[in-house]
Amino acid sequence: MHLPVFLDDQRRLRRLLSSCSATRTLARLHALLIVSSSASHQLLSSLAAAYARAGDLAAAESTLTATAAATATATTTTSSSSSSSIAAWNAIIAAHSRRGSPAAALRVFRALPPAARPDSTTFTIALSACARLGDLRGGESIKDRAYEAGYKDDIFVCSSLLHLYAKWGAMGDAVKVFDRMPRRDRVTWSTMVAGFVSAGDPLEAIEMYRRMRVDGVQGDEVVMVGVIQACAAIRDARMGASVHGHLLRHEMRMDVVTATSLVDMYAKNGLLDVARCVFGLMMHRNAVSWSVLISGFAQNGQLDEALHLCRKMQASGLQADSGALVSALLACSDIGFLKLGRSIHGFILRRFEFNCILGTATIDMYSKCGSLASAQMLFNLIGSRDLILWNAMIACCGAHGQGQDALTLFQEMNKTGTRPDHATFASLLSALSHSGLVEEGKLWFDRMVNDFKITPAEKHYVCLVDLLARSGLVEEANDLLTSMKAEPTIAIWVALLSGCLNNKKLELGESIADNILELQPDDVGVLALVSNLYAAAKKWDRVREVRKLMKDNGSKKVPGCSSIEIHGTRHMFVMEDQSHPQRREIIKKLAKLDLEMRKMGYVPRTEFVYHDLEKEVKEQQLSYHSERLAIAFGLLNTSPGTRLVIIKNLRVCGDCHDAIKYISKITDRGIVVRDAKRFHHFKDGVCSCRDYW
DNA sequence: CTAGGGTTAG
Repeated sequence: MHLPVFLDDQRRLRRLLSSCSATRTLARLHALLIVSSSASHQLLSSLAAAYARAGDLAAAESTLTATAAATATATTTTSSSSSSSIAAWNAIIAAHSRRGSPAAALRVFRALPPAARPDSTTFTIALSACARLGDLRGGESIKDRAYEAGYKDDIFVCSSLLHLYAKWGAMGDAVKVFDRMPRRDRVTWSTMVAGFVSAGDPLEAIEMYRRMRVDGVQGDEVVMVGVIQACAAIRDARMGASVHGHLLRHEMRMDVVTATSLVDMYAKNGLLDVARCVFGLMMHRNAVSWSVLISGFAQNGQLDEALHLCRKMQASGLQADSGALVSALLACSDIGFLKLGRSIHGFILRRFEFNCILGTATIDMYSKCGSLASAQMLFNLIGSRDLILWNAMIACCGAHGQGQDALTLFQEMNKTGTRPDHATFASLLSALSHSGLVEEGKLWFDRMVNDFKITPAEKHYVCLVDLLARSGLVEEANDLLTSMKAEPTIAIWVALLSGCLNNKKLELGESIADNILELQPDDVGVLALVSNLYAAAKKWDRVREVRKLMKDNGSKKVPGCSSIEIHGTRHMFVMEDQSHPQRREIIKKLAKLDLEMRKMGYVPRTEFVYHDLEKEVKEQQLSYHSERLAIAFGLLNTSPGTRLVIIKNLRVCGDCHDAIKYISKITDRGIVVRDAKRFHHFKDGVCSCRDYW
């Protein structure tokens, strides 16, 4: 057999192998080596490494396994031959990990033949595979092996160990390792910075950065991304901007990730113009960059702009990814834009698998746009449900007044083995409260504390106090407050106070109102409630006092504003707006309804009109509240039986609450009103959320 | 052949 001359030249051959990236060529060389019996251990290892680089991991592995078997039978094993084979194994393990299958990487690692002694690289890759998988226990045993093998001070091994701990919430362990490291480079420091950020401790992250500088280590853009995130988290735009300046002065790489984190930081601080500007200067943008900007606008209430950016993102040729879609859905839910939300749902169905995040966002959108049925349908279609998805669906039932359904869901969830958390109970208790299921509410509050060992937080107390106070058990609610370990907060007092107002317990109410004022609330809604209670108790001087507070607080009066979506278009109604084209018809419709309502026993609750006016004028003012205009408009422009969904910027006043119940009964329509704080669902004259203010 | 970085859901 005629063989190429170079088969004898080991050095040339190895160079050839390392430059070859085509699997077919490698296979030919492999065959030649075997046929010519010139396959040395070293050559086969280089060949395996070349297979791994070329992406044929199976070939790489079988080559090495065969080599290892041959070595085991050989009489002599030199240390140099095993060290060259570990390099090939490392190439295989690293390729698995890079390729996105860390589990396969670990499988190969665990099955390493005894002749291949893992080195620093092997342990480093294996630990980072554990970090990807979240396998803390596996990482622990790899760490032990690495330490035994003498890599206790190896900066690569320690950094990947730090990352494993930091990523999975074991910051305590990370700090321990970090403290005893003899040498730390910027990767080590950046791991700690990022770790504290994701552990929700941005101040400690910034402190780490400071210590790094004191240590004389120069940061790079990766470290700075962590610091920028920390600035975003503590809402410190000034510090964020100075980091931005630092990046520019030191000519650090402004890559997509760095720029995106800056956009996010500015957006989270409400500096949307700056965010948009940084975004505009980016050389490359990807789906995440767009998502960050979009959700920035959405979260700052600039919903139209958020939706506009979604369209621009599409137009720029970028596939909207799940992050962008979540932001868009969020914008839809905030303004109750059901039609657009539905079309995004359709888009997801065509292009995506429903994962938990998308599913939760879509369900939440349907919930906030008033479509319980769509939310339920989608929920039933999603196979794998995580905690947050369950929580969203339970909250959705509660918001729509289906307390019993929420409870059923909760029990179903328990059967699947998903453990409820504090948010689950908050949703459940609020659902029970809004449906007036008092006994169940008390029962599950107890079980939360005793069986599930969840320490009740403020929101849980708010729900329970709300539940009791709504159903007239104001004294029992009051007793609950005295049994609390911590001092009741404003929110808790408010729940109790609104119960007092509804149940005409004015004496207790007055003392609670006094308590609230001592805590110096600056929320207009809270002050309005306090003032309403004083008004009900006819304490006019205190009413004036609170009104003055409201003015002094700079809480300028925002006009009430409601919107309703009809045939896919949103229509806005402002209280004092005279310009609507159908204004006359709307007023006529309201007058007609008013007559019928009064026949059924409706009495205008003029105590909700702030100004000192004649009774008739007050009554008229009430009937011009924006939500009523929107409802009348909806009645005029939809066919009988269609549900009306109204979104309002402020709270629905108690009088409108009453009125809507009657209107729902008279017209036999389901009416959903969502205001700044909560959801009200009216059907058959029953309202799921009986707040009277 | 090796370690660190961005968003989004209740």
